[in-house]
Amino acid sequence: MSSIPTGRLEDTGYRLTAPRRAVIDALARTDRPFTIEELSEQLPNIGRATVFRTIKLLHELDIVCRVPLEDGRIRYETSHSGRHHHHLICGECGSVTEFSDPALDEAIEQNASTASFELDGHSAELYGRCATCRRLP
Amino acid sequence: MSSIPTGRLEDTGYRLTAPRRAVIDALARTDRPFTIEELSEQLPNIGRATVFRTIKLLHELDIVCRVPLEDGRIRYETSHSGRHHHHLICGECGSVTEFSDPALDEAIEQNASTASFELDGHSAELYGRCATCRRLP
DNA sequence: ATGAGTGCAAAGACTTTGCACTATA
DNA sequence: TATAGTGCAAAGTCTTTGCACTCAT
Repeated sequence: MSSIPTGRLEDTGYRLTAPRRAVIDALARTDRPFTIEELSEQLPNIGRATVFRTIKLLHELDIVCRVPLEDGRIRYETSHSGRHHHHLICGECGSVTEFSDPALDEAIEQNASTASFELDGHSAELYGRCATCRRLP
Repeated sequence: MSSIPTGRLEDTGYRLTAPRRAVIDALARTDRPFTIEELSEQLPNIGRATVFRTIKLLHELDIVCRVPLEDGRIRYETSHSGRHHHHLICGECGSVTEFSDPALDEAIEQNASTASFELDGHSAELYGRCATCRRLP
């Protein structure tokens, strides 16, 4: 549960409207990557187009980031202020668990450096079966 | 440039038709993740639906795998026979370079293990600017 | 020959856009 | 109040499906 920097909207000259606040509140309640579909379901009073537009805006402001998961559906997630984290995605129950690991980040930076690649960001997704699903066959 | 195991199609009871062969040949010529769009452009004589159907089939047979890149467009890539590899994606020129690193895989496996997660696969994508683009500002 | 596979076009799903209306700054 | 933002519905994209025809086996 992270707080969303609503101030950043106003700072950049955008208006903090009721629909935008509603979207942001919904984001604050979610701690895993979501699809527009899922988000929109939680906001029945807000037009779908507005949800799309708001997420697009928040993405441009780096308040949310795109998370490319294996199923090909576009997902977003609130940015955790530069803190990289990765995902364990269960193919059985669909749960998405975050984790972060300095060793993993280190390995990634090492590879970028070796390739003379200037790293802006990275993503790592692990697919498989979560602990819970493995216990319930 | 990898050879595509066309035999796997026949072994599984699927027919090796001219369109499928054409798709497979096109894949063999590509060594980076591609969209259906890109693939279809190279195969003007083959119906778009067939390209979709063929890629879907090849995906099911694990001959191609889905590569989730940051722009949200679905991409595929020929599977390199279980060999995990990752991508350096240049946001400037769009180039996608593969690399593999046992240390990175090791770190990933370690995390899965810690979480009692049964790992089926993983992906790691690095975004930034490639060496070439950095030299040409 | 015979049923899997194909192409086309129509249908679906998902996302963006146009426009008149509303409400923030 | 002046203009960014909204909702709705229409228009785009991208992908899948239905169906009659074709072609590997």
